[in-house]
Amino acid sequence: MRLTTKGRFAVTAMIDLALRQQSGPVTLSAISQRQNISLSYLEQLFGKLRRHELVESVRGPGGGYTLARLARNITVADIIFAVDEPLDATNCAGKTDCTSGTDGKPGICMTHELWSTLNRKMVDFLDSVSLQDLVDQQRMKQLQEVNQASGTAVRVNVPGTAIKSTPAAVA
Amino acid sequence: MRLTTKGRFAVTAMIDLALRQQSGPVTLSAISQRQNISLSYLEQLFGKLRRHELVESVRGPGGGYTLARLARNITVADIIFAVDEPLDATNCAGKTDCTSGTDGKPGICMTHELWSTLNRKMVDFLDSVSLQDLVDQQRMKQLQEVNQASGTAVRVNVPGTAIKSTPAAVA
DNA sequence: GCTAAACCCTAGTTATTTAGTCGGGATTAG
DNA sequence: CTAATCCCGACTAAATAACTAGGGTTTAGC
Repeated sequence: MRLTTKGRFAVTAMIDLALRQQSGPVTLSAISQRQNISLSYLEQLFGKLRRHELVESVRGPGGGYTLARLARNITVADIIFAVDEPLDATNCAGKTDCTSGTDGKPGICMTHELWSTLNRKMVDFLDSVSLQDLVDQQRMKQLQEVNQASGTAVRVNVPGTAIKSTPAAVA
Repeated sequence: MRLTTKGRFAVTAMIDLALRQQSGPVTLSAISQRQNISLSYLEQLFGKLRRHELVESVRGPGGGYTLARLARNITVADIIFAVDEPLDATNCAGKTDCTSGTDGKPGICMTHELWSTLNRKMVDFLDSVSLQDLVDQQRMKQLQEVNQASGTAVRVNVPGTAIKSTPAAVA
C-alpha cells in the first residue's frame, strides 16, 4: 500500500463528489475549482476511479460523475487502491521470496513479517472508514462552524463513526 | 511518518547489529557484506542513528558500533524516525493549518483527521515492536530451520511477541 | 446538423526524492 | 607509523510523483 498525495487528492475529490451528487452528475471542472486540483490531473484520477467502478460517468453537456455505489459501500482503501495501483515490487513489500543474503541466509528476509503486518494494519484501518463516514464528519464539521458563528454552544456528536475524533491530539 | 527502503535498511542493519554485538563492536563493513548494503550508505544511516543516540561508536581499529541501549528499549519507530527525518511538510500530513479552499472553506481540510489518525496508528504499531522482539523472532526462525534440517519436528513459539506470526497470511 | 460542454486518452515534461558514490578527513590500537 | 575504522559533506544518477499538453469522442440543446 502506497500513500501519496495522489491518493489524498482522490479521497478529497470523492468526498466533494459525494457531498454534491444529489442534484445530478458533478463536473470535474467544478471539483477542480472547489478543491484547487488541476483539471487534467483530476481527469486522470477519475479515469482510474471509473475503471475500478467506484464512479460512473455521463458524457456530453450536463454530464459529469456520480458514485457507482452508495457512499457507505466505498471505503478509503478502495479509493487509494484505485489510483495508487499496487505495483509494490519493491524488494520485500509483500513478496515471499525475498532472499536477502548471499551466504546461506534464511529464505525470507528478517523484517518481512514486520512490514507485511504493518501493511495489513494500514489496509485494515483504511478499509474500516467508508466514504459515508467522511461525508458525515464533514457535514458535522460545517454544522459546528455555523453554530459557533451564531454563538449557540451546541455540541454535535456522531456515534458510530470509525474515526475517533480526539481533536486535541492533532499536532 | 514516511516509509522508505531507507528505513527498512536501517531496521535490518540494527537487527544484524543486535545479533552480533555481544562479542564487541560490530563494523559497518561486516554488516555491509552480510546484508548487502553499500558501506557508504550504511555510514550515512549510522551517522543518523548515532546522533539520535540509538547506537554508540568506537573509533580506530577493533572499533565499530554497539547499541546505545538495551534492544528491548529501542523500538522500530525509533529507528524509522532516526533515519527518515520528519520533514512531513506535505500539504496536510500532520499540520493543523491546512486551509484548502479559496472560497470560505473550513479552516481544516476534509481529510485531515483521516490521515492524522492513520499516521497515529502506524506509529503506535511500530512503537509496539522492539528491536528485541525482532531479534527473538529471528533467532526463533533460525532455530526452526535447524530443526527442520535435522528432521526433528519441534514447534517453537515465543509468547509475548508483538508480531502475530500468521505465516500463511503473508502474500 | 452545428456547437459547445463535458468526458476520455496517451504521451510527454518537470520537480522531487531516493539511493548511492566519492573523496577526503579524524581517531586510535598495535 | 600505519592501517582500520568511524566521520562528514557534496555530488550524481535513477526512479518516481505530480502535473501539463493536446488531441480525441460523446451528446444535449439550438
